[in-house]
Amino acid sequence: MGNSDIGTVSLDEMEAKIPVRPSATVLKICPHNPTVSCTSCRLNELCLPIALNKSEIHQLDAIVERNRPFKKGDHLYRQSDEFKSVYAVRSGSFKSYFLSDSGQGRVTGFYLPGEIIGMDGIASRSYANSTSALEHSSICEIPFSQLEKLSQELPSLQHHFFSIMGNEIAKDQQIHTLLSSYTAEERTASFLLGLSSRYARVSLSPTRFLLPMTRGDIGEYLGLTVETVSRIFTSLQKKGLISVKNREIELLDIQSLRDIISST
Amino acid sequence: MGNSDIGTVSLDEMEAKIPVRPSATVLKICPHNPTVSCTSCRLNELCLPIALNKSEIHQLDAIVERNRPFKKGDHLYRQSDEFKSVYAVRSGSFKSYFLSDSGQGRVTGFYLPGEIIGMDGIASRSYANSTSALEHSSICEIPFSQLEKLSQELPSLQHHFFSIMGNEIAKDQQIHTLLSSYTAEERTASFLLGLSSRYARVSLSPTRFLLPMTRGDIGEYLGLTVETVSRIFTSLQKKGLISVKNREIELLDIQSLRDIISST
DNA sequence: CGTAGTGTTGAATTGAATCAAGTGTCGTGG
DNA sequence: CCACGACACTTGATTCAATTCAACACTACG
Repeated sequence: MGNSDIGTVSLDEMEAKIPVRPSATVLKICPHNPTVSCTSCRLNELCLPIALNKSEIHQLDAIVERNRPFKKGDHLYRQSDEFKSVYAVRSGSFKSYFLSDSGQGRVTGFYLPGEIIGMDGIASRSYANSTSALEHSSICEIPFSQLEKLSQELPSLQHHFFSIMGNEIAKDQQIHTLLSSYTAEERTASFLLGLSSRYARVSLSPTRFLLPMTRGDIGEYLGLTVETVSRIFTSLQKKGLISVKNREIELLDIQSLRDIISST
Repeated sequence: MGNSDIGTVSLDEMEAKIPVRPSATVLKICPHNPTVSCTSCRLNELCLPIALNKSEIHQLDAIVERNRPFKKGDHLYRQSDEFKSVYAVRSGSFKSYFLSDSGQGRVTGFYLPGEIIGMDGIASRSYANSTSALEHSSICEIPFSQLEKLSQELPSLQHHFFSIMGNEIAKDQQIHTLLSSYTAEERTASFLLGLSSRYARVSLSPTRFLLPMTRGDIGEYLGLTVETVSRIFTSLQKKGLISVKNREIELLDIQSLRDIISST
């Protein structure tokens, strides 16, 4: 695996396995340590505190509950649990999935650090999905009734939360387009590019990263089978656009990946 | 066409073409007349004013702009226009669609009376889709900055708007599941049932209604071709589950339609 | 009345699913 | 530390649902 600056969002694992090179120190270490406040969290530029001033951040800080870390497979909540909170990913990653009556599951989303989970429960007061950790992860829990109350006092928090929800809506509509008209190869390329820019957002490499999810998870998310995802990975590798070794992905030719999509 | 209480959301057209029977008077007449205030609008139980008291509704009323009616094909806004307002459908119906660089369009949503359009622009400050009227329609425009300001003063308005956005998110995730795992027949059945309950919400018949959109629009929305949509309609009719005559749909066996979906 | 847009139906094609048979990887407990 | 078992992943052959291509009918509107 070498001493490269390969990206992973599970920072403790990263430190354990991969020597941190000087160039990687742009990432301030953010352990699962639950005592890190919003003020000192390295994600405060992406997460809820954005656009808040110091004293406002302290008010937000006061309502955030920093839970114990989640192990791989642990559930944040389950489908039809009573809605109580939204969650900000601090480290690691999560997947949301919907289980139909017949027991068949479909992944509806993946969540990386700085992203907000659970907004699907706001309207019906119960979660529409189950959400579980894909790896060792940590979370900030934000009780929604308190977030509402605080938004009443802090206009910029209200504005920002409207914005976060609007972003989720825009993102979901993009996926609608993707699922309704893209081929398997286009979906996969789009997925990899999407991950790439989300990793970049948290100062990890946009060209080399570890997939926290299985091929099966990706398939469920993109509306494809495991076999198809595997085949597309192999074929993109043969074309020299990516390099795949198990969960380790390297994007070798981002422009060509983009071209795959815009050929639609 | 007869004197039945067949549903259509275009009330002026309905009055023009179809004699209103006594049983249809549950629908208060809501013409495109732009002077109707939120207080007297028949949709105020579904739309933004829900959960507001009299004086609060008047405050909301003051910021709503009631535009002239839209003709079929008229655009509410176009992709990448500057985001300024969200819109509540008063009568008629709209479709949103995303145009890719290569000119291919995909329908991302249909909007019926009482539903809110334009929330995809909140985060990026520009609309991600174009939205046009499917028939003669009217709209209430709500300038977003004023909605934010008012939400700051009226906790129940803030709460309700969070709820509307959360609902949109939950709905979009359902469509994600639908597109990623349902067959053409399941998608179509689900679409018809969805329309049915949305018509019921505005006190129109849940079993007989006119489709405001073309087969092509439905196909783009469901990720199918026109031909497939047409074939599924024909086959559902042959099975006796629905009756189709041009844009006129009657759901004959709702339970069997539900069974199609839950067989997944 | 003509024409553009909308819808239907059939036949051929194809992209991805399914079925099947493997190999590779990881975590656990002996 | 190694062996075991459970998952995760890959690759090939076959099938099938939906698309594509094509021809035509209907409708609605200026």
